[in-house]
Amino acid sequence: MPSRNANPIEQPTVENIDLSSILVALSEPVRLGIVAALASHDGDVACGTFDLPVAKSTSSHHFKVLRESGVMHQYDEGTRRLNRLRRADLDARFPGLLDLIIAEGRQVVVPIIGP
Amino acid sequence: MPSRNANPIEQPTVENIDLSSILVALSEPVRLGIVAALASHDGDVACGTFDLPVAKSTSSHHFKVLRESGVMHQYDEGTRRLNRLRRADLDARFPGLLDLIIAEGRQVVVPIIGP
DNA sequence: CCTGATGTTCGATCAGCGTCGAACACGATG
DNA sequence: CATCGTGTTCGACGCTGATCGAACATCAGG
Repeated sequence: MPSRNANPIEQPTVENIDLSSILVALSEPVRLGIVAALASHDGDVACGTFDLPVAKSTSSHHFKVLRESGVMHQYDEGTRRLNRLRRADLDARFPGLLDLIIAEGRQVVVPIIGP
Repeated sequence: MPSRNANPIEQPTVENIDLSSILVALSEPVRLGIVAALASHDGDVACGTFDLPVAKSTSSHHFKVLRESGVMHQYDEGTRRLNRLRRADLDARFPGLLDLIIAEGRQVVVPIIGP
């Protein structure tokens, strides 16, 4: 549940994104797959739309790590939580990194169900 | 001890370097520091020359991970084992990645003792 | 040949992280 | 108001990885 008032969605500002956190976040196969899938998809994608090989709670954990490391931005829309890659921010901070991830991360197939 | 005949120094060929292994290798603070220190130093550096905050055996483990992931090349010289960044290989495989690591990894201060 | 320097290897330990199910929270829908 | 769909949170569990000390291997030098 996108808890509105309860737990605010926290994410680092652009200048506060640090590489170590990014590396830790992306060194996990599931998370790398999420990023690659999200990158090769137009528009924002809800958490549940990813076909991940883990339980819901685990999935939620991974999204949290990705958000807090600054890889993606999350916002609530009704009952769903949408994800958006922080392309501009990442490119500004670490030029070329995202492209490498995307290019290589496609090997990890993470289907996205529906639109 | 650089065991010559016993345990051959194994490392991936250029085309066999994969990003996931690199990310895993560099997501560890000590290893990230080693790479940064090695990068900002001219010439090859022996393992013991790094002033690391861990035991010898742990250090040896980290160097092994770095070598097997394809980040660095190792070779024996007398009783010492020298390390060299695989700059060309990494740049060919993942353009820009190493530069990002170096630039950001300097925050992790890892002194190099002596020449 | 003995000694010191340099690393590796081998267990063992310990903390952290990925994992899960169950319970909960919130919005949408009827 | 009741129900369903979507995520989060909370303990608990297990496994992997970082860590260490001790023992060993190799080379260099006296």
